Amino acid sequence: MASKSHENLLRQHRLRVTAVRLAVMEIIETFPHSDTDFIIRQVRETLGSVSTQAIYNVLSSLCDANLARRIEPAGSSTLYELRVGDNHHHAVCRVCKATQDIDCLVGERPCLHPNDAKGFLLDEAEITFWGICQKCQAERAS
Amino acid sequence: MASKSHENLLRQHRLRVTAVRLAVMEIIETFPHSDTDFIIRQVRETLGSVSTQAIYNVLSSLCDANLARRIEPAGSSTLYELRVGDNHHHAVCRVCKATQDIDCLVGERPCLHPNDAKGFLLDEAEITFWGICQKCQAERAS
DNA sequence: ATAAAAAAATAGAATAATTACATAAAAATT
DNA sequence: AATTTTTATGTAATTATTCTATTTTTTTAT
Repeated sequence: MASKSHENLLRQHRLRVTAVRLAVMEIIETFPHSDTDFIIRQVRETLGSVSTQAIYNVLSSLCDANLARRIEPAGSSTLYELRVGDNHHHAVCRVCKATQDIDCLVGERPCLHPNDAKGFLLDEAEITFWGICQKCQAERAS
Repeated sequence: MASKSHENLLRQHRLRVTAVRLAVMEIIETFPHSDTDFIIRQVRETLGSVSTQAIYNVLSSLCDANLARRIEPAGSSTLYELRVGDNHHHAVCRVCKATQDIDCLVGERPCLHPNDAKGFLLDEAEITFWGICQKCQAERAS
């Protein structure tokens, strides 16, 4: 049962196990790349009335504990996913903003090294692939 | 004189030549990766009172005309640069958010191809390198 | 150079996403 | 079961951005 492992994950990271946290984790796992607005609506569908602030707090603490990951593609609001600890990337549709995981060819970070890093000590190469998703290609064709 | 070539660029793109546009271009050229707030303050220092809306409009029309480029690294507000038409990337400091251009090893887009594009028709691989800039490394060392 | 047309700037309000903070409630610890 | 600590609530504030009607400026045509 997912909520059991979520509970364990929370305890392992010294985070208290609360209904809002479990609900948020469940939602992000089921709908990866959800935005805050969607998460809020889903949590309320599950638990009834929950404050906006509580959900923002949960999202922050999950990200701080590295249990969730925040992605912010240009032009979208913040998205969240539970897949952490591997180095993967994303493809975003220019038309409908649909977001897909793209596996990293290298795996570990930083998976890319520039010629000249301009003095930066780099730890990550975040890649956003931009294009048109399958569905929007099809719609465009017809 | 830079403003002369900016004027030409505007005309070539059928955009009217206005004081606000020239000022914004000048600022973005001088201070690449400026955010909106900085641009607004600088424009006003040059021209006196200018409406916020006018500056937002200029930034949009410059980007629409492909005379400027918008970048939105996670956690920063929107940044603007005049360097367009080449495929380059950025490094962002995790501490101070300083942003640097990073030349693309390939040059043309999309400079990277994933193993499995998940059905996307890709046209760009946007890369944000994350790390610590030289200045912040030095400060951390002491 | 001037008038007409078209585009841009102003002013003021509205919206969206997120954060702040004081108090109440719930979870973990003793 | 009582205490401590953390989380949730409710309300307000903030930040970045967009909307819209009106005025001004730029360009085009005379």
